[in-house]
Amino acid sequence: MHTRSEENTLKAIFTLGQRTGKGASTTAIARRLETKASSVTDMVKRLSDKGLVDHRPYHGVSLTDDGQRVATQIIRRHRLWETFLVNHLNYRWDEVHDLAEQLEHIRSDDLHDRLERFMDHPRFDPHGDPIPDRNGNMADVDGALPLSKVERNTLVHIIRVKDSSPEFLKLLDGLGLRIGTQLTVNRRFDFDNSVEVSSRLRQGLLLNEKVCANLLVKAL
Amino acid sequence: MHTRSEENTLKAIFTLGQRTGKGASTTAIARRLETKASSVTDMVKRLSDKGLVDHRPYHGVSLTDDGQRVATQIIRRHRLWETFLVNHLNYRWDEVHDLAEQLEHIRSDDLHDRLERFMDHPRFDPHGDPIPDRNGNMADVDGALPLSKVERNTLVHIIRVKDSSPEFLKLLDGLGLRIGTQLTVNRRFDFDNSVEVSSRLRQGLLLNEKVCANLLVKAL
DNA sequence: CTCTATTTTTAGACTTATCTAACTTTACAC
DNA sequence: GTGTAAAGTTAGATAAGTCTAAAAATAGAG
Repeated sequence: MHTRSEENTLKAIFTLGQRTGKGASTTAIARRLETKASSVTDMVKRLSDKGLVDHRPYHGVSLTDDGQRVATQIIRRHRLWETFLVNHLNYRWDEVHDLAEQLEHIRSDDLHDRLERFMDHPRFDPHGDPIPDRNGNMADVDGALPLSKVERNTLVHIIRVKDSSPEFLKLLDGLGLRIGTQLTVNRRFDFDNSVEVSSRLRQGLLLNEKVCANLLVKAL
Repeated sequence: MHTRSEENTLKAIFTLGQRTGKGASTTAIARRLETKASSVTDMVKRLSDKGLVDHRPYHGVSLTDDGQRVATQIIRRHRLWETFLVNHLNYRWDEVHDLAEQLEHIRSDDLHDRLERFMDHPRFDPHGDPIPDRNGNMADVDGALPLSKVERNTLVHIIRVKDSSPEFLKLLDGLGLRIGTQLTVNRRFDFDNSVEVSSRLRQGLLLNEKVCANLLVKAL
């Protein structure tokens, strides 16, 4: 079994690896875990001794197959709990992260399998992130692209948010945007890469580059 | 906020206090927490510094009002989770203790209030133990008495088990006894204080003293 | 009232997880 | 190519929580 800190570090390495496609840097992990680089070095050493990560000193950390398995399991648990909190306890999608961060460390595979079953095997969490099954496999979302890449007059719907911070999610709530919302790109402004979209609820909504980059959509 | 160890110690002191009516001894706490007396002494010192317990060295520990509040809150959480696990995730009543023991430490009052609401404010957990509400108040069970005190030919039903160990619960399952089961005492044997009862399912069931003492029943 | 077994506490050690401060390595600007 | 800023590691300290072993206090038997 692994400690909470070990699990959190593995998860951070996994997420950073997904984003960059290669090993995670010590400082990047430290920033994500809100801790110090020296603490990360220590932690990485422990994980390396356990065979969960490969560490090339000064050059980054990556997960071994074992580490990948553990990280995926924690992500599975996190997303299952987020789904439970939103769908059954009526939390908003911007409120669930910290609670799921606690619940994901409950030591029991069986509990999480039952939770999944109770919810009838959801494939995506409230942010549109795919939920790995008990073997670590998850639905891959082909045809997904950031709103910033969508051409004019294409009808799309929002399937996932890349940033799950409360700040971003509250912004989206304020704009009436959520998973499933249908959008058409009216105009694209090369000046600042902002985009004007229309949804059923609102016409002529101006979205800046950062917002567009974090909204994953799919053609309808 | 309190650590997991602190919360567990408070809970142990609470339960022992309920049973004996006075302060808990160091060894009793240690036995319950499966730890050493010296560790308990350390822990008690920390709790005393926080104002959660009164400690008269060599003479036992009792909870302050603050300590009582915290202990009751943890028990509330424990019983809510046990109820959830049995009623919604289809666990058996002998399987849920250890999981609830983990879940009860999730830091959020709101989560537990919502869980309670989701389950429509259950008043008793799967073992018949009353669930404290958010203010620490719980249903008191008047008219409850151990089966060992019931007179001949009285119709009663099981409302609570005093021992929630998997061993005892599995024994009850084997005898077809559970919360709600209706029983009549046919005969009482002074020799060993055993009792012969009948339920709908089974006639002439012989229950020993220890079993009877741990079955709380109520007249119908 | 005193002796001794039991209970409780104290002292000192170890582990995990964290930090700061100092040192080392890397990378790139020139 | 080399020097320096940034990134990374090491060393040493601290706190929580646990343990074992030894010392101290209590209570019950006689």
